[in-house]
Amino acid sequence: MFKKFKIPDATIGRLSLYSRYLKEADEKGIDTVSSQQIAKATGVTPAQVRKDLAYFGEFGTRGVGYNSRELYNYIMKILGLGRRWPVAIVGAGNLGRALSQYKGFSERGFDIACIFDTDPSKIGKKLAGIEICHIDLLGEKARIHNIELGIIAVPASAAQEVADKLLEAGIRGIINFAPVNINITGDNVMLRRVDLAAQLEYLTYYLEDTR
Amino acid sequence: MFKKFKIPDATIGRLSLYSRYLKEADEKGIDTVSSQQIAKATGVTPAQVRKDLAYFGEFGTRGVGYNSRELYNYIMKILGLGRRWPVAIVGAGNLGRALSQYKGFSERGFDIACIFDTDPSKIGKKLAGIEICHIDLLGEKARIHNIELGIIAVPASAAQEVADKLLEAGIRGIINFAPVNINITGDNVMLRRVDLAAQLEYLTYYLEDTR
DNA sequence: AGTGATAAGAGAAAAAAATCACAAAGTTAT
DNA sequence: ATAACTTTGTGATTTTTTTCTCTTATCACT
Repeated sequence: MFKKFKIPDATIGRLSLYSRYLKEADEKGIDTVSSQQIAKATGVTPAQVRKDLAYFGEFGTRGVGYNSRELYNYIMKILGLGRRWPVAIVGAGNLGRALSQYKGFSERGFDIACIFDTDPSKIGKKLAGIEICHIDLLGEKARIHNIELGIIAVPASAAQEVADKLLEAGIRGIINFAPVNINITGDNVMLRRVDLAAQLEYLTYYLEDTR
Repeated sequence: MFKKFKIPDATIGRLSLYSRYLKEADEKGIDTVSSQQIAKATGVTPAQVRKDLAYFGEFGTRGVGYNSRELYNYIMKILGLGRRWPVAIVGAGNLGRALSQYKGFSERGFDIACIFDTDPSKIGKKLAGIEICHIDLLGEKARIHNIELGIIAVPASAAQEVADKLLEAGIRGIINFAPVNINITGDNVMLRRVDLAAQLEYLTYYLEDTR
């Protein structure tokens, strides 16, 4: 269908934002939107919106714009959100627990199926209906729940080890919240690092000597 | 000193990662590292490491490499981490509470000074020693604690309003965790959006039809 | 001192991404 | 029907970022 050629990483992120605006527009009863409107709402340029969409096809009508609901559906399909995805979280610390309860995931089609940890005092407990299991059960649970996505929310020192276990369990997409680089051997596995502290550091870099 | 010309955004993120490796190396007693070693540990190319550093000066010795501790200190200074930064979190929901307790911030010099919310049932309570205050106290608390950084951890529908209040309180750097674009008027304020669900969507985009 | 090995720094080249500018296609009003 | 207007889609251009290549500096060994 698509995805034959290389798409800028940033495009994917913007599509996500466009889709949220489109959903809102559709719910408000606005059934046609222009690239200009999308651009304004999402903080990019109209040309950028059109270019992003052009990677995947022609969704608009010249002189008119885009149908909100239709374009929303297209984008969701492009992003692979035509279905729900079960997710495993490894690490039942503050971050892991918060992520497991974060409403924003569910809204976008992600269901936290299970949380894993090694701490005996945590195992067996439930968090908003989600079971905390021992990491040794990862493979089994992944199979049962058909989990293909994993979130690493453990300290940096344990991140690589956890990643290896996720791969072993057949997980194909990993978000790493530990502030460390992870090496994955083997193709067709996607890895993304999200460094929360580094986000603040972008700010301090610019703020440092602005005053 | 530096920051006279435009630096790639990605460079800042990589510097953060380099610095973590350098700290580790220094603590292990490795006092000289090469761009090659940094590159291997952080998953980039050696040329990239050197180019990133070259934006800010000459920190290495040809034929030798870089002094771990020295380079670490330089990078921390560049990132504005030569001191600690008090941070305000707005939103005492799951995400806000988790972020307020997240160890990773403190390790990098960020102190959560106060959490703000509007829900009367939350106000007055403490979370790991951090007070939850009414949003109306934002200006006052920001002044007292010298807060220049703010984190938005409220639903998308409230994000813009919160951002306006942060600006009014004199906050100069904002991380927005709500999945919506925020408009800020006025210069010399930095804004970054971090969309957690979108991170998973990068994965599903690629995974969608890989199998 | 001389030689070989190592590694930073920097200019040039290449690649990637964003922006521009305009033709094509549609709508509305006359 | 035609004209004026709107808005998409796209090739060309520009800008930004990464990679390559080569020069220069330092160290270790003889």
